[in-house]
Amino acid sequence: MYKTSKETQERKDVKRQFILDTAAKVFSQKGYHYTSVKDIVEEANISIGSFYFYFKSKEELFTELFVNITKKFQKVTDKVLDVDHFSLSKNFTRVIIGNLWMYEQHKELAKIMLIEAAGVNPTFQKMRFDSIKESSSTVENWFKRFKTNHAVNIPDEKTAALIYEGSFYYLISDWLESDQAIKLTDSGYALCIYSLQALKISFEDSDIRQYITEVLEELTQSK
Amino acid sequence: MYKTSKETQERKDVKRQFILDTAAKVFSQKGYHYTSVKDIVEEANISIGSFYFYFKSKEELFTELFVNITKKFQKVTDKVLDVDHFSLSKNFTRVIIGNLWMYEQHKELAKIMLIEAAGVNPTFQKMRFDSIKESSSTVENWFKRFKTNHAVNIPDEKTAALIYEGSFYYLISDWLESDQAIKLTDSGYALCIYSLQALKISFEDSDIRQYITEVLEELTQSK
Amino acid sequence: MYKTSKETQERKDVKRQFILDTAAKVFSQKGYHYTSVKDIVEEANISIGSFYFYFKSKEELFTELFVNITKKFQKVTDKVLDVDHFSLSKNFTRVIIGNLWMYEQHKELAKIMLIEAAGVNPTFQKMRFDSIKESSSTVENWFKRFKTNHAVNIPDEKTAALIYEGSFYYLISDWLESDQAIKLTDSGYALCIYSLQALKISFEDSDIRQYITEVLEELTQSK
Amino acid sequence: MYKTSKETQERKDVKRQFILDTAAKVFSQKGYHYTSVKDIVEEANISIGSFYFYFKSKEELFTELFVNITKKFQKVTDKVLDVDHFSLSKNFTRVIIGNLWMYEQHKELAKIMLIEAAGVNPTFQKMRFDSIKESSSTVENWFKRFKTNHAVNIPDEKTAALIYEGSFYYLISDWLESDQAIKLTDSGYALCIYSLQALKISFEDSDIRQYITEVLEELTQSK
DNA sequence: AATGAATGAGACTTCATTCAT
DNA sequence: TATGAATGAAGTCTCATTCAT
Repeated sequence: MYKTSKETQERKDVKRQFILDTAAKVFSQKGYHYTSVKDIVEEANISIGSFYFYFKSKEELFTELFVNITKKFQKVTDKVLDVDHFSLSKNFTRVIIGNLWMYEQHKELAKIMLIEAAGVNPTFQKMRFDSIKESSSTVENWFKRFKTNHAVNIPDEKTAALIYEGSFYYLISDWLESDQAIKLTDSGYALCIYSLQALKISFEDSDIRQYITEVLEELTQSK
Repeated sequence: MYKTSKETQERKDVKRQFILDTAAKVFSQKGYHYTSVKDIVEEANISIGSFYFYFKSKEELFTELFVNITKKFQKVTDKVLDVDHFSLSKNFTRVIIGNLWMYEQHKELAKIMLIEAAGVNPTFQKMRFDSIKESSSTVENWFKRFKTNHAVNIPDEKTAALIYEGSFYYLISDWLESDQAIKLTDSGYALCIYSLQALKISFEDSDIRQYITEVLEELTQSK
Repeated sequence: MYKTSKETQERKDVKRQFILDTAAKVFSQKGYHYTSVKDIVEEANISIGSFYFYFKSKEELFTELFVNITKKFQKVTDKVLDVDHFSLSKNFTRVIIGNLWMYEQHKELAKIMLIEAAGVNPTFQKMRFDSIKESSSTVENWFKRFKTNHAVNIPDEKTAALIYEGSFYYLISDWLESDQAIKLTDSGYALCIYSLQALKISFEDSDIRQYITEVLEELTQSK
Repeated sequence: MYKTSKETQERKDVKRQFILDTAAKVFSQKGYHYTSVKDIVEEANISIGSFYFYFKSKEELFTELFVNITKKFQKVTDKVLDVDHFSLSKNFTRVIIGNLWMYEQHKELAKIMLIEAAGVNPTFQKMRFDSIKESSSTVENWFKRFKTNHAVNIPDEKTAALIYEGSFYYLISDWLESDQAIKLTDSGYALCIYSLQALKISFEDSDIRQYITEVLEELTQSK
């Protein structure tokens, strides 16, 4: 049982993760269809055989990458929500900034999630869209809860949720495209204002700025 | 001789356009990477040789398709803007509805423009994004003009323009994905409200509804 | 329709057949699993692309080869049977010699049919065996017909048919293995005697020799 | 120290044999080319490393398997030959039934010997055929001895031997292919009759049946 | 003796593009 | 102009074998 030891398993896990990370990098640079398995293994300095020892296929690896990213983003939303001292504007701000911060931390993965996943293949387009719908439906429920207690102005929650989700899309795309190291979170304030006003949630400018500072600090420390 | 060559040229143009249309259909069904040139020529009932007589390559054809679509969408915006009787809420509504109506008219092209173009290749991603930036910069200038005259609340016009553009994205994606013949323009009202509120443009609900009815009528007749 | 002409189609047929023949040669030399598509195209001096233009896959080509051979052998049996002047010993002799002659004419195909087809894959083993069973059942019916009219001694026709079919197998295998240009039909006389005696069909040696001479002459001329 | 090493050696032998047996099972189920070394080691619950400790290569293992089987079959022929009370029909019957019984006892090995070995590769085909020739030459000598003393009708002993050997082939192949637990030895009587008549060896039906019963009893007990 | 991660040659196949007719 | 046979680079993946532990 030499090779079944815990140590060996750990080394395997590390290598597997390393391949995933390398693949993410290459995918985000060249695009899924223009990235060959050869490209990945050369970047990772491993053999083709090793690649297929750890992953069943190129598509399976990509799927795993995508699922991982999606999960990571869901976790951040859960984490930043301040359910104890509930305030609409505060929570909105925290979630928006939380999301932008995540994109900033995982630029490569973000590119895969937002851009690449769209063009992989029809099966994948569905998968991608299911994940969007899921997070959208969370937002939808959120909106519905608001409506009962506050003066939020939303004719149709489902539509509003999709609009809200979409409003991130080009902002992040723009940031992904630009090579300069702009801070995505800098756009956060504008996105918060836009969204809060759209939903007619009352807020004080200074509070929003305060919330942003707070949550960014929390996130940076927790890293 | 002149006439003959002109007729010949016309016949060529028609065939060329037919190939473009057929390709659009196939691309939107199977995705760029899963559409082979053979697929296109079979659907169009022409030979591979013909294809390459009219187009230099598969990618060139796709580029042309993309440029055409983009132009078409820009035209509609220009067309619906009512510059004579300027009203912020009216023009906003007209442009939003005009855009949604266009997507509805060209579902296939929309899929190519929004989904496929993203995954083709990095070069193409840039191209796609340039087009987004262009229309975004139009919106940006619009916002700037508003600001000087109205009580619009926008901290940063460029960012706001991107947010505004993005807010269409998932709404349309959702519609593209769903097979049911939902009317995309039905979501138009919600999108108008969301955007107008986000920008703190004052409006009357009944007016918006009126504007929508008007512009849809105009567009349907102009078809 | 330049290329859809009859002439072009003919050239295609010839090329297709040429690939089949070349493949048969290579398969019979190196065995199915040790023959790569590359081996075949190199021997045939064509490109890989051409191979796949004419055949869907290596396996499909092999199947076609196998089906062709099987058909050819069935035809010879039908051809040599003398139904007008029916004589048990004569027909037996004619069929046996006809078969041996066929193997002699198609040494490569014979190797594929008898040896290679066995090891290709389970699906193929079934296919191969179905063909054996079919020709065996023809023999079986033959035996049953004999029994009603003659003093043939067969306890079980199905078993006897299989035994009869098998009795060719190593004789031909031996001939396939030996590089010397031995005449397979030389063993024909012995095989006839063996089979006729086994079935207790009465015959005169000199007649058998005469039948053999006759049928070989016929076959050689019909070539 | 002596005893320990002897015990160790024994343990090694047992494991080696176990791998051989497992491999035989897998080969006969999936065919040589569709059986990977991984398949074998998984079925045997050993590591790939172990496999290569005991065998130099997949082909070498198969060769050993084949040689073993061949030897086993030869032994049975020697065993059942009743040289003391020599009778042509008796010995023929005993050998035929002995062989069929062996196939019945070792269905897996039989499949390898008769079917798989043919398709492995050309080198192997030669090997396989050498073994056939060897047993065929034994029969050939047998026939020659008969001829001097009996009224056996054989024009050419070598050919006759091959025919005789072949006559088993499809009978056994048929049995291998059919999943039903038919008794192969049931066909034995028919094969005896066919062969004896073919060689014009005189016999009594009742004697043959008696010989069959006898030898089967012997073999069953000796198991 | 045993383990199984690692290797990489090579297999099959696809498909954008060319070019002779 | 039109045709489609021909090309071959490149892609994905398998698997027998090795070797450090």
